[in-house]
Amino acid sequence: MEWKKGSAELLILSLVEARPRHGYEISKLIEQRSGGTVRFHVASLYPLLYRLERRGWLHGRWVEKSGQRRRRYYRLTRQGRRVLASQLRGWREFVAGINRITEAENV
Amino acid sequence: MEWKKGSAELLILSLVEARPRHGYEISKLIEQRSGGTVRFHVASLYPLLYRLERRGWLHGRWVEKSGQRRRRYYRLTRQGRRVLASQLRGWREFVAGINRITEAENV
DNA sequence: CGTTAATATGTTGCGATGCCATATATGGAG
DNA sequence: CTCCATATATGGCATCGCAACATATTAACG
Repeated sequence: MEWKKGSAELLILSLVEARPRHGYEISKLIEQRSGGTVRFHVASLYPLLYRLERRGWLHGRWVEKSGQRRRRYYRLTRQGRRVLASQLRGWREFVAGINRITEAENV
Repeated sequence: MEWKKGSAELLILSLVEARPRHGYEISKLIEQRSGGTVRFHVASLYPLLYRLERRGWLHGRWVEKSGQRRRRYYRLTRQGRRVLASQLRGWREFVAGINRITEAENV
């Protein structure tokens, strides 16, 4: 099914809340923590990261270490934190709404 | 946000589970039962109803009554019932997955 | 009787968002 | 030396909901 659409933003913002993370790490965390249920392709993930940075919700910086390829770590900005809180409320309301509809009949 | 995408199918199938309903009724029920949180425009709803019928998940028939405009009532087919059950499972797994991710950090 | 609102169905074209396929680059395991 | 995991990147496509518009009937209001 086509769930997912729109959930990617919320997931990324959630995952960089506690500390900065890079794209690949975010993608692996989404897959692991969802038990494999949710998975985003790189062609969705990276463009979305740029979009979130352009909007000022994330701030990214390159980190280079010898022995590994350069990574871009994203941290949540102050504005991003507000957006995350608002999206979390919206998500919960939405789920509650859907549940009321899908469960109304089979009570 | 862009939640919703993909949820319309599940909602329609759920709403015609107990008894046949017509498009306008479905749209009003979604709005009411979600407390106004979820709302689909006619340009989403009607084409989706045709699609679900074409796939054999719904079966529609015209009902004409004097004193009102003709309505097309959709009922859930046997196949539609199986699809609904499967989509409900999928939806719940998806929500559980998203919740695990968004809540992992703030425990 | 004319206007407005609610009911009821329908279409064209657009925008947002995720996916497929492909590309580049490095390090470790076999 | 090949394969896999890591890591970032992009062009073109598919899906899905929305805005705007269109048609038709009935009831309520002044």
